[in-house]
Amino acid sequence: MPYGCGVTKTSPAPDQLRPAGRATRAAIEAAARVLFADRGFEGASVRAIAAEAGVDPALVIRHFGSKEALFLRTVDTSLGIGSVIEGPLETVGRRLVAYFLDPALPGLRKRFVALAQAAHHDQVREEMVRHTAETYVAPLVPRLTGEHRELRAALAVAQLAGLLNLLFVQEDPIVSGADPETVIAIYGDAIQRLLTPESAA
Amino acid sequence: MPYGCGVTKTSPAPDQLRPAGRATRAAIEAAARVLFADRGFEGASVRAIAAEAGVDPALVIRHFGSKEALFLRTVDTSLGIGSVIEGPLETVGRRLVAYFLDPALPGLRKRFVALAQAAHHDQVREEMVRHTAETYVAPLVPRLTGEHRELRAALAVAQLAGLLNLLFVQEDPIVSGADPETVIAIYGDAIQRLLTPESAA
DNA sequence: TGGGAGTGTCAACACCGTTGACCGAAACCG
DNA sequence: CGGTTTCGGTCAACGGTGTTGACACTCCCA
Repeated sequence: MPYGCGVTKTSPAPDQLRPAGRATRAAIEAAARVLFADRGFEGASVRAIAAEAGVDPALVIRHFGSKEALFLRTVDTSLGIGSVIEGPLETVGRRLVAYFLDPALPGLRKRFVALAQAAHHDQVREEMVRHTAETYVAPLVPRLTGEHRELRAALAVAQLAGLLNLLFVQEDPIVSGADPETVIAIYGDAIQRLLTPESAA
Repeated sequence: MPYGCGVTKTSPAPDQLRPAGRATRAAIEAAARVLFADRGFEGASVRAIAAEAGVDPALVIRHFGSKEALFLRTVDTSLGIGSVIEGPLETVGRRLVAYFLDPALPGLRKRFVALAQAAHHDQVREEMVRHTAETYVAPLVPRLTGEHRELRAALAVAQLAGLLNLLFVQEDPIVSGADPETVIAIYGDAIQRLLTPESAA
């Protein structure tokens, strides 16, 4: 086992810090937010984050315990879907797809890629499934009707993730080059049928 | 730029090798196949592969140019879906889902995870989209009817990838714990509707 | 007046992928 | 047959990674 298996001693809780500590913590978090989003999890090294924050690399680990923990505290695991999901249920499929096809969200692609990359680390993966269950699946379930509501909601989210993977990780030319309205209609309706099968034609 | 950006000098084509070279190449490939499948792309180090093959780590790079190239030559990017896709089109959705839910394929999960991990490296990613387009999408397209045939086939594959990600990478407890027949019915039919929308109820 | 706790610095560890220098043996060729 | 090129392999090293231990300094509190 290479790293991080022992109990590493982290800084105390942020609410009992001295001003100096709080400032450098904030600087490190800010630098990490920028570099993780820009270069992905593997591409942003602890040393680069420390340099960006004007700080010794060891301090990064001292304060946050590990690179993985820093990533978890830093990166916004939510992708801003919350407001989309809360909208009218009958059109949520198309609206979800349209949201991610909107080219006016340039940072979104990089954020998703960073998350997908980091998903291969245990702590990050666990946080992601927790977050997905809590903020995507859970609010959907009580609004559904019929059988297997939780399973259908989870599968709908998985289907959406499949599109994001194709778009952002694979950068598939077929879908990227296709007419956005067509993709929204076809794939959005497919997601919609998982959520509200009775409303399908 | 860290590695592999220059033109690295690789061994000559395998068909004009001396017997010794051919043997060690085979040993390295065999060791790589085992370790990549077992530990994933990042988890299997060049040094570990070399040790498993009883060979100097430098030889691995000498023969294959880079770890990424070794991965490409080694790992079977196909997941065995070919025969499933070639079956009757009217039931391909459920059969695809059923294929990946079959617990009798223990190596499949690890192979997929290794591929997903390595997908963040450029050469591997390009080979994957090429392979996907060639062996999954292409044979499907001519059998479809209606509009946007290529796009629908690509989206169906993306939807399937979404399930694999949920199952194998995220290891989501909801889907893993659900009744396989239910998942096959719900998600399989959803994929089927992308491919043959006119045959839906 | 201590003493601990928070904060920061530095060098080092063990690992990673990769490369350059060098050597022996085999193959080709005049 | 001798010479030269190529191939196969070994070794040490480079620059990079995340992380840790030893140490010094400063602040606050008993």
